[in-house]
Amino acid sequence: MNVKISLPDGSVREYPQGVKGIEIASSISEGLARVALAIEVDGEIRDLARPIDNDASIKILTWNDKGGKSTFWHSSAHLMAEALEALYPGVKFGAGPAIENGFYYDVDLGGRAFGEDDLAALEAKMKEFAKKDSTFDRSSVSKAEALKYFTEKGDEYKIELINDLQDGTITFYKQGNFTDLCRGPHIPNTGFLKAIKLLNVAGAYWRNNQNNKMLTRIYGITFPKAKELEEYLHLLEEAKKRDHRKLGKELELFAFSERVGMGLPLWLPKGTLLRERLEQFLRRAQVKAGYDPVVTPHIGSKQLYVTSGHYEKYGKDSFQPIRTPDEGEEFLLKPMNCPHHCEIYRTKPRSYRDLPVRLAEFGTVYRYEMSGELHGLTRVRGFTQDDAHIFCRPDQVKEEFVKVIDLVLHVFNSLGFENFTAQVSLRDPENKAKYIGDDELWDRAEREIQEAADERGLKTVAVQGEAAFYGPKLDFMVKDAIGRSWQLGTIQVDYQLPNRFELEYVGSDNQKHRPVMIHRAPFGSLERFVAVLIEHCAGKFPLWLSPDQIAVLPISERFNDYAKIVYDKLKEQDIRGLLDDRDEKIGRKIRDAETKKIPYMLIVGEKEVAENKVAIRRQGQGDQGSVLLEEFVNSFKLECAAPV
RNA sequence: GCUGUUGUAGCUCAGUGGUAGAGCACUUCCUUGGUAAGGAAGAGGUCGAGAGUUCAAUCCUCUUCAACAGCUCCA
Repeated sequence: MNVKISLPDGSVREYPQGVKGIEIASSISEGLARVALAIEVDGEIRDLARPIDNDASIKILTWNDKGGKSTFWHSSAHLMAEALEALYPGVKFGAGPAIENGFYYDVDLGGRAFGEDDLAALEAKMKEFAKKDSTFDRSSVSKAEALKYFTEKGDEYKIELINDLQDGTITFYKQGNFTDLCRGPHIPNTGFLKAIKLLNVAGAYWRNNQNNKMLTRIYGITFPKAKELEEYLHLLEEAKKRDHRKLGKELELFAFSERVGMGLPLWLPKGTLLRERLEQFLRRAQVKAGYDPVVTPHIGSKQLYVTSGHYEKYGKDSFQPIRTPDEGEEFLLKPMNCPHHCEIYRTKPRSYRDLPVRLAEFGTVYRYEMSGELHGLTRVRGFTQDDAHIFCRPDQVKEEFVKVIDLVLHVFNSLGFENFTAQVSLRDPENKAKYIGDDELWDRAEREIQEAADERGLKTVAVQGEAAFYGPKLDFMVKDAIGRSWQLGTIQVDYQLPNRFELEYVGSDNQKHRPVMIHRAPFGSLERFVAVLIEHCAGKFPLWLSPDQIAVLPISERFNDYAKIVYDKLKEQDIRGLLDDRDEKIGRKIRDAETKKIPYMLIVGEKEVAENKVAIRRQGQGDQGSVLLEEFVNSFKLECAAPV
């Protein structure tokens, strides 16, 4: 009996029934067999050693395949577990999956301390075991056998996992002296794991539940070649240099002060310049798009948030109300701008002809975030949203939504964010109690969002459980330097708040109708957006945003007067920058300006004074030659225009 | 909030049970230099905060605050 095996190139080969993946690989080429890690059989990744009994289309997976990498890392987690068991007898194991970059294993060390220092010893043990070329052997076990094994071993975590599994589907994998409950698949043997690096240790709740015991999570990464590991570690170092917290300090953009309070950023003059340029850019775009700017206070009566539903949902986990001394009135720091905007909508009767009403505000809001959540400018307790609320008729929802998508895309394109993910954030169908409003409106809102995204050809990823409590969202996710994903732009359809605030408009039928709200913020928050922007451009901002656009550098003090004239002329033209008239050599001044990532350096000495010129040096690009000052101003002006 | 790590000069970091050090930055002087660090001198710290052990604590213990990594959370 033969089976027909289709290969990725479309060819079909016949093999005896029960042929193993590794045998197929060998039959294709010895080279492939040497680097083969796993095999994809009809879309399912399997061990190379598993027999194939039926016709199938297959793909041999190597390090270059995503599935190959994840198999490699998953096997690495098993290797680490083997080493852990050798070093820490009686250790209990939680889960140990492959992740985007590497793997981890959650373990219960029984109260033994495990710090960064212990990583080195564990890593050494792993390397020792890896060299044994132990094979990963798969075996099917009955539920009873599985339970017996782990009961004898005393690993309650695995027992819990097994209890959730169906009898007949349970498999063990064994390499060396280590046996683990595992669905697989695995690479052929531990010898493939040549370059091993354990990265860090952290706590993680068992089954991701805050109420469960906290286990020790050990992160690591492995590669088939030492050189690849080196490159990866180098990449990590480079990424650290782009960290907005580091650059924010170095470039004097923002700071934090313990005395002011954690998570409360202080915007320094240069950072403020940057931020204001961004605001101005969006303000102009929004005027064009028919938004009306409004301003509302930083606090609001508690009653406002009781009405909106925010108090019930977040009241306990918010900054607590501020009380007036005499009357005992309660006010909340505003965590959202929408309730205020609803009240603006209510200031006068609205006709269907007035809609959509688009109210925009750079509104600063304050949210209590748990201390462990705070992170540079990406997660703070006080931040400014580029918020707006669109009040429209139900028949306008999709059109308005699409317009907002266009605005968000315009913002992203203008700032060079190309690698974003459009995430449709839906509610958690398992836990509808977390949300307000009835199913029909939710379904409708979710449908409208998807349709609007499709209309603009956005490739979307739907994620359940990520919706706001009042409605689904379309979130624009961007990764930071270290690969962490952050939500920037967001667009949300909301049928609930108009109900709660009893918003109305008079329709063409002279009857009262309820408008629909769209919440939207293209940047999301200025703080987070600036953080991600810093990391994207590594602190080298586009000219129109750069806090310092030019540095005028006289060759020596003899030319300070001319340099001052040049500097003043540039200032007259609203060109931002500095004059470095320190008593330093030109090399030094250049180095300092380069370090500060100032886009243009204008060097002036004897020749420039004589000809009324400036010598141009571009940051990171070196000497660009000399031009007349007027010429420079003209070309600069063209280049520094903000996108529209 | 939880687990772990860290906290020494403006920044980056050494260091020790006997009240502190480097480099850069800063100030002054010398130098007037043509595309990424010229030279010298000087100033600068309650060693995160509080309590305890000790003859003596920056160092050991406890508490607390903050930062970092991850988890959980995120209107």
